[in-house]
Amino acid sequence: MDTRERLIESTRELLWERGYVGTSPKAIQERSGAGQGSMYHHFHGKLELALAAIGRSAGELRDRAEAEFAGPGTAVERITAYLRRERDALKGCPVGRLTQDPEVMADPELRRPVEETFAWLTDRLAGLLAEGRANGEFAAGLDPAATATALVAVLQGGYVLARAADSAAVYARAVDGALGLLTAHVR
Amino acid sequence: MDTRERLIESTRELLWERGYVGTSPKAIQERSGAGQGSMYHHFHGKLELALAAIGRSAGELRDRAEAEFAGPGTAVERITAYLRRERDALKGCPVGRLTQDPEVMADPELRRPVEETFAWLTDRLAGLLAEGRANGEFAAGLDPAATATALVAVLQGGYVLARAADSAAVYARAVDGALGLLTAHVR
DNA sequence: GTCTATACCTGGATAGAC
DNA sequence: GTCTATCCAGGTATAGAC
Repeated sequence: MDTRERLIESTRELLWERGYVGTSPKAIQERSGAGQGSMYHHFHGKLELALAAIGRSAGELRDRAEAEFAGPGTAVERITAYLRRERDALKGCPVGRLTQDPEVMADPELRRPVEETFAWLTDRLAGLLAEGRANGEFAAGLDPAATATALVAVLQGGYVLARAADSAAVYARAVDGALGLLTAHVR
Repeated sequence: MDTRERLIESTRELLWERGYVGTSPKAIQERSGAGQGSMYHHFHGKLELALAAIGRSAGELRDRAEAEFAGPGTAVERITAYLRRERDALKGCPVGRLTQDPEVMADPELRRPVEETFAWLTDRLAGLLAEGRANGEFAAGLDPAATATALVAVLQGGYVLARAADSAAVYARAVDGALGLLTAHVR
């Protein structure tokens, strides 16, 4: 891994663990093993580094979700697979986390990938729910857009609760609860 | 409001908006109108101030929730009232927000109120769900603990999505989706 | 490309005068 | 109780040598 790459990866990790306000250029240098001059040679500063790191996290979230959504099985099966996918619940979501960062939210460039990622994810899930409803997998009364939003919220909130309780099991319980409610809609 | 009180309130607001790592003593002084010496006269430092502020936010969350839970109506009605209660979705949850703060999570004293608040809230909701199930309001297959965790997660995740989209409507949509699923369990 | 030196500001606090 | 002075570390960069 070259220096530029290590800088981006280190920034990604630090943004995940500490957010933008909690991450200093010095910490990035230490974690990546790059020197001061080296870091500022490759990037103009903390903001540009964060832009690269956030873009990468957003892309990865999307790719991993799409891998489940595009897999085999019925709509219910693919949604369940996505919700139950292994996750490091205590680390939280590298993208959702950024919504709590005042400086990320205040900067349109940093904010955009966060906004787009959740818009895409919710829409994609809503499409699957609509597909399942059309197939007769779900009851006709199911609202795809609202349900998709609730499901994504369960994941994001599950991370919050898992961290609050310091227990990955709480995340799993939130998912169980959501799937329990959802499958009441399965015909 | 006396100086001590203004200091706590200002800290509460800043922790809500910017988290612990994003809040400086200077910012607290500016917002409260208290001077340096005055702040350090009333509190030993940022940590003690945060402790007072977090305790207050946690207590308030609990009191406001209990007001809905202890109100009139069936279990379903009280749960619905709680979920639909007016909230400033874009500001997020003053307690849940702290789970994203590395320094809050690293300090047992700062962490405890966060942990206890969500444990209490989830338990309280699970009790209502169990009560409703016993009354025949919900289907016998409903799992109170998992469902309660999912409902709290929808709220916490709803804040995340609302901030990501910069739209309070997204929060409302998540709640709608959750209630839509829940009421499929209503007999 | 990477290093070291330098700069200026803020974070977080203590000391002592009033 | 509140004010001002002072302190040292760290945040965030720029400049220029190698």
